[in-house]
Amino acid sequence: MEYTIQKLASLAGVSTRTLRYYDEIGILKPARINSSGYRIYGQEEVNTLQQILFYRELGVGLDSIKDIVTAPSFDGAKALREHREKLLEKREQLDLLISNVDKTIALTEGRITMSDKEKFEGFKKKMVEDNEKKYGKEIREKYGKEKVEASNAKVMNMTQEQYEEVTALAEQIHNTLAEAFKTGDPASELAQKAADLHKQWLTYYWKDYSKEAHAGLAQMYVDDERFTAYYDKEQPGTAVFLRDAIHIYTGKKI
Amino acid sequence: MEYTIQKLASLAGVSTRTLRYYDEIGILKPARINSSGYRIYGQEEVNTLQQILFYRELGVGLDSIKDIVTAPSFDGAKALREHREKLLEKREQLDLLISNVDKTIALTEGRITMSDKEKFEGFKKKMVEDNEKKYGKEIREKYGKEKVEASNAKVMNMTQEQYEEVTALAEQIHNTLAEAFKTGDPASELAQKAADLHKQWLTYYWKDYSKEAHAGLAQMYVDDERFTAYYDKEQPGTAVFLRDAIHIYTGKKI
DNA sequence: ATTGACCTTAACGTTGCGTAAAGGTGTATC
DNA sequence: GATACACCTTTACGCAACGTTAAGGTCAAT
Repeated sequence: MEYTIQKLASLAGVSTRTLRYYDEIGILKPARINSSGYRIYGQEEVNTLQQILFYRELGVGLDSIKDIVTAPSFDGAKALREHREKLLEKREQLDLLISNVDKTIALTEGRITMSDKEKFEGFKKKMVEDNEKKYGKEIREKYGKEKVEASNAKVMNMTQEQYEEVTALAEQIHNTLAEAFKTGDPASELAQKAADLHKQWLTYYWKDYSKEAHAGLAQMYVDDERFTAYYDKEQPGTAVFLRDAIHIYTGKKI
Repeated sequence: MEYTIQKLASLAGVSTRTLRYYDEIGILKPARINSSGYRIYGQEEVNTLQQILFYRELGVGLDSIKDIVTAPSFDGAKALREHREKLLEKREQLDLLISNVDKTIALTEGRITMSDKEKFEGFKKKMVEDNEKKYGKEIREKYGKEKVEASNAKVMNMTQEQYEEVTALAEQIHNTLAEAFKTGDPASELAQKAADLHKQWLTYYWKDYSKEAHAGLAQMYVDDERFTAYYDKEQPGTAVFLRDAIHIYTGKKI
């Protein structure tokens, strides 16, 4: 089956301009040019176009797509993994932004005040990247990324019941921690209960529990901005508070 | 507090070019220009910039933002709550995109390591269409999307060899189970062999094996009619039989 | 008086096309 | 054979939201 430019365009749901552009940038050349100079596309081009549109749908840039579709032995997976990393970063950005919006809402309601610096935390991608460069690697080396990855694997090993238990536990921790935070004392009964719940919660993710690892994780909550953002979402300072409570609970310091 | 252009830029995490551009298009004028022609920004501009960046993050065009920030009567808190909703939506979309990319990585890696292209096509079709379109959404809701994603992540790491092993194993389970079912005794040697094979098969999908989780999954086969339908396809009662065999095998009951 | 870190405007480059403009081709119909 | 009309072609400017030189003025310190 051969297609003129418009046939292919309507088949694929793109404009003829797009196809000419793809020709221009060398991403999709027609199979041949007929005697009148018309672009004629064949089956192979249809397949390639499908590939292109697929990657485009994923948000991959056309020059990256070019590498994928032109180089026969190109590691598409690698490109996708890189793309994935970008998406994950973007999502972290979003999470920070959301917490910033929450704060700002609180601000307009007069509950808290924000410094100029804090106002922009959600946008400070650079800071996040710097922080990642500065601490990220170190943290991963220190506490081991195996643990992080193993915990992911453990999650899928859970039954539905276990899954429900663990989510219930997470909520319980959240509530207890919020209450404990009001006391301001990480050695308080409530805070220690939160630490204990946190230990129980951990056992759902870790195969073996040790006080050192628990204390280490607590420190990570403070060192790693992403964790901090999560715990501090509703009450800034919660991450530090939780760390202190856990350090008291475990009797270990990092 | 007064800021020069670079001070404000680094505070907000944008470039000076951006601030000049915003000045140029009339979206953010400096509070004043000093005697040397320098742009000087004040507190009000900090707040306005924050607003601008919020909306920008949402993908709103700058000309629309202009209307928003220059409009005299403007319910800030209400707008922020709407912001928040949109941000959450955006994160949902991002999550979807990420999981799509994950899947595509799985498929791409499969294509590289798998010699048989057709098998790959079948695999792709099964994974993407069956798993996602049929079960994806519902299962995600029921058992938690983390688990589904973790499972996808594991599948995407399989090599061709592993894929062949796991498909061979699946067939072996199927045959053994069919044979065992005829005995009618889930404690029989054959049934226990099927359970053992099922355990081995599971290790291809789960990083850690536990008897509890195995037993839990077996129960899930009975509880979830989609799994039941799959196992009972040729012999009604097979799902229950398999569950019983696994419960005997693991010595656990759910 | 000379760095060097600031600031200024001006203007072209980028991505992935949309949108003319100006013209050639193919086929049907009058 | 003229005309109409739907195709096709290349060329080229426009868009958003800045990035990136380039060419030059300003400020504080040495």
